[in-house]
Amino acid sequence: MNGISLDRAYSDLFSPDEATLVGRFLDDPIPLRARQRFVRARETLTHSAYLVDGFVGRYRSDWTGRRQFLALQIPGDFIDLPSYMLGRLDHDLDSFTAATICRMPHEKFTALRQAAPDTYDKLWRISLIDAAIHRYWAFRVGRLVGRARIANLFAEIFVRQFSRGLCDQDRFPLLITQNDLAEACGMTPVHANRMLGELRAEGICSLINREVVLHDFPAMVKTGQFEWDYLFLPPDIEAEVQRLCGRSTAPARRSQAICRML
Amino acid sequence: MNGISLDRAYSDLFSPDEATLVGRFLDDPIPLRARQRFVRARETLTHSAYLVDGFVGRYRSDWTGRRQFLALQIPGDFIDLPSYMLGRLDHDLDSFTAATICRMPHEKFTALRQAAPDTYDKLWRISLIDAAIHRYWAFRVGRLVGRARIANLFAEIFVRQFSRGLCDQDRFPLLITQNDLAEACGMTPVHANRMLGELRAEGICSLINREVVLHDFPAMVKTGQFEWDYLFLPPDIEAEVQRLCGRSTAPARRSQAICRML
DNA sequence: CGCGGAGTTGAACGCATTCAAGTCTTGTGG
DNA sequence: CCACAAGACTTGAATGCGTTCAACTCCGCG
Repeated sequence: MNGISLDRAYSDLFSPDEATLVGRFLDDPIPLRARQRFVRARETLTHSAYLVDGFVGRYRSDWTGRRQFLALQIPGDFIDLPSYMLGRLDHDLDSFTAATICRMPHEKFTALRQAAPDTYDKLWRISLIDAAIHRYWAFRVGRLVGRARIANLFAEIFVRQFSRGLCDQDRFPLLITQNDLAEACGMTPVHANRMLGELRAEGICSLINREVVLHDFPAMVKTGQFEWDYLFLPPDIEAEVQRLCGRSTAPARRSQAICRML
Repeated sequence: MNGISLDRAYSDLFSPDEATLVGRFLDDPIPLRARQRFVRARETLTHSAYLVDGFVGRYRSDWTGRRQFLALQIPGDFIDLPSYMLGRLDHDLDSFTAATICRMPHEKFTALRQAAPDTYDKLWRISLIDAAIHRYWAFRVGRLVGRARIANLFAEIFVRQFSRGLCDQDRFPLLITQNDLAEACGMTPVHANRMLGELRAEGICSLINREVVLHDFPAMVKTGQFEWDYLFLPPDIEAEVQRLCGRSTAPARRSQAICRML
């Protein structure tokens, strides 16, 4: 769609040769309609998937049917690695918008392990970062108040997209509704709407036409108490994000060398 | 301490030979004092760790210093796999009680990969289940109300210990304070105390002397809207838990075959 | 005996929910 | 082009769950 390819999305992790190698194991792209449930919890799975384009969400529902949105996947994410080892997922995967995925049959993982164990291991690394994002999600909904949850989530989604070159530094696409946002932040749609109003009134950001415009990113980072160490960014992106945060009062930290191949 | 060893804790995953092999890569046991921070966020790490005995918690703090408790590790957990791939953690690890860990130098992972790639891969599997537990943690604090959060967390901690043979079916050790419990559930200690009172009054459970006595486990499962598919239990334990849930109204599900070696 | 940590209880406050009634957008078909 | 419907967004007012602050009890321990 927009030129996203494996080597671009994971240029910080995979060398061009590795990206080509992994790409060879992916099946042809499959288009998804908007609002399509394409992986159901507990269903036996034989393929994992790589998200080429569009936004996808992970969900778990309570017994009254109300959903908690557990993770947001953006283009370039491997969205189904757990099924390789576990054979099924414990949650549903829905597309928000029209999207494109490439599936990877589980047998091909074995082939990849054979051909390039180090490259194969990087898939483990990817799932460990996913786990860190999940933990941070629990921190966000467990510890922060309404306005901070939204600011914090926005900051994460911005940084993740920015680090892949999916957006400029002053705005980013957020292809979900306020209702989805509320389910992500563990609050009601009404309250999410009010908190968005506050963020707008405070001159921090505005959500217009499925896009968040960042009027004051440092203020967003501060309001959301956002830190990004859990994203394990490559050092150059880390420095870039640090620069964008400007006058934020985040605790000082040392950047940690990360395996970067390009 | 109480005879927990690698082969017992992971008997559903590792064969005796595999358990012996992994055990050979572990260093000698290290004792931890109660309330000791033994891994600090962002610190460079050269070892992972295996929890032999005691309870350990993962934490992340907001900028005012209030903590969110992100995960509870019980004996038999590998508590530090992410550091092998990522070189550091994004959160703190604290012991609750006196505890015992065995460290495993990162170099030995490479040796294990060399010696037994399939066994090595099971460590990836373990971290994927950890990730599922993290996602469910977000569901719990994001979607459930106070009393349900506590009942749900209790149910998880019970099932995880029960599946390792760490407790009987009518009670389980919970070596944390009400303050810790509140930090786990994203609520104040005062409120956690009141919710515990309600659970006791309803005849569901009581927390006495660092032990939860289960008066009515099916009612706990129902109140907490607990499901256990995300724990990826071996089929025999799965059936056992299903039996204990008795008259719970959990949605019906098919059990899924899981790699079991013993 | 006194100390400190853990647990318990009461009362006032406030953030977030709930329910309801609107407005604004967007896509569709006449 | 307009009419209409459906979904998304917005706003108000009442309610309630959970917080906050405070005081007090209980228990183990030196």
